[in-house]
Amino acid sequence: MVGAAPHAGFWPSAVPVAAETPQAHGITALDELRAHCPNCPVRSLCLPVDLDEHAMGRLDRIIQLRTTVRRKAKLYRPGDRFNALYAIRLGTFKTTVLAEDGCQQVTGYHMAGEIIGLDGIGDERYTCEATALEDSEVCVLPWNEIDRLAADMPELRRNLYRVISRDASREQSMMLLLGSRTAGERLAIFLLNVADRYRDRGYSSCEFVLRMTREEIASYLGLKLETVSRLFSSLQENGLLQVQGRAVKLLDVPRLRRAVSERD
Amino acid sequence: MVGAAPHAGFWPSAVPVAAETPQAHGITALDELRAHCPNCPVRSLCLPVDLDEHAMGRLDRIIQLRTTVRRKAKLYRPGDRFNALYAIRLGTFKTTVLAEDGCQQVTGYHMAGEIIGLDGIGDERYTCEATALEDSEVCVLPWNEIDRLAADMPELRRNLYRVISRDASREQSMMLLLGSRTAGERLAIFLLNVADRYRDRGYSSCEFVLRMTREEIASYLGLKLETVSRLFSSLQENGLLQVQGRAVKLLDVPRLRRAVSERD
DNA sequence: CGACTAGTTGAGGCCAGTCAATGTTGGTGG
DNA sequence: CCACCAACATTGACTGGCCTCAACTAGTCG
Repeated sequence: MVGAAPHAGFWPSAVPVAAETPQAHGITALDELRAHCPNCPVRSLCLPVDLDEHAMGRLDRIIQLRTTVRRKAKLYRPGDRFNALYAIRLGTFKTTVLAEDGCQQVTGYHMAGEIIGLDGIGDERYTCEATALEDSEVCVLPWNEIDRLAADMPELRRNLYRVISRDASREQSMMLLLGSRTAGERLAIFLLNVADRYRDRGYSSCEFVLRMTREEIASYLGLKLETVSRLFSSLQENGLLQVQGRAVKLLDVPRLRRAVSERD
Repeated sequence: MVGAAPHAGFWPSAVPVAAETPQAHGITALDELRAHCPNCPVRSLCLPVDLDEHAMGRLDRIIQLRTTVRRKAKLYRPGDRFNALYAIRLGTFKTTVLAEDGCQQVTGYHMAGEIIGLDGIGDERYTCEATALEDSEVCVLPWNEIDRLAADMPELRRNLYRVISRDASREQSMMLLLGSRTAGERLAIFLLNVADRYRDRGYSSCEFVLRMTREEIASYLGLKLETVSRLFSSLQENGLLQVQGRAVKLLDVPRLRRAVSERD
């Protein structure tokens, strides 16, 4: 039941949305031979964290599908039936919602090792849209199997809770940001946050390439793109960082941190 | 094990924080005789929703404690060990976090039938502070028992997921609000939201008493209290509502809705 | 090449914040 | 009961940060 033709069960969900191409949202299915949890580079950031060998094996076995998602392709859209979480193996995603006035607002910036799709859990439908910002790879975690597995694996359950609530607390700090910070503080906090996440993944924490346009960053931070552009320029003038399009090099992290915390 | 002295297991958590009085944060324990899920007025909004008789009985049995929380008393504080969720039976709570600059920001306004304490799930510690805005009553849902029960009750699990993710999506729409709405729109949306929730609870949806001060409302909406005050006055001048301190009467809901949606 | 997308920079206006004075409400104690 | 006080709320005048509109540059792709 799990062994043969495993892709059929949960994958079609995405297909009906794709109007023109047979491949939903530009996603390409891969053979399942390669990547597995035990040797995954972002294992320590993902669902398997702290699971013992046996538990990780059980989890790994229900992940039948690892797929690539090309830049600009959508992993899921609002209204799509929820039947899987996605673990980002490689690459970057943004999540967006569209306000009733029709314009998309960016609600999240997600890097390798993070789980997305959590917004679908509540109503069995996704509420966000997840779009790859570069060519990426995700593991598909079929929800009903995850849920079944979680029923008799307390450790997995705990990890699930943690993932879900980490997501919630991220949104909460975002609320704080949007509610009480100036434009400059918002950008600084964003950059420091991204830097930290690169560090967690073993990359340089002060030199990286942002995968979002100025407009997307602005939307994420509740600003306008011109403001973000100006801020980058002014931070550069002040010697806090060096910026070349989307490539950013933080030159003075301590001063950036102070710029964030020392007011009031 | 569950029958005798059931309060001892999870309750002390709140006590150590109370510096002076033996009663933590001003909370008074009640006898457990009265209220039970099956006859709870907010059952249909709470965890038991859609559970059959047997399931509700099992859930009800682990709720050993219903307590009153007096106005201004805190149900939990950031850093308190997480070991229970709280279902609001009666009354209103706000949740706040304190930004590193020391000032509290209101992150939630919670009414009867809602579950609070979810922010503690992830790290086994609460991250918010929950304060009663009027004398209130809550049911204490000991987390490890809830979790154990959820393990073999798929329906309860689904309800839990729903509650958690409803919380997350509330925060997400809050992000949207803070990121892209004018002050007037924010207040209108807030009022309409509160009105809807009163309706859900069987109360008048256009005449109610807000339990927050202008300052708390402002903090919640990412504004300043003077702005909120001015907005109330101007909405009143325009005949959209009538306001007397915290008592609000919505006079023209359709126009309020239009004020929110018709821009852009 | 032209068309398009992404980014930068400038000038001006407005919304909401800031500072400050005054009014209102509710609780407490004489 | 009233006087008093503190907390809450309202209103005004002013300011400044961010948005708006607009022009211009740089890079990419057909």
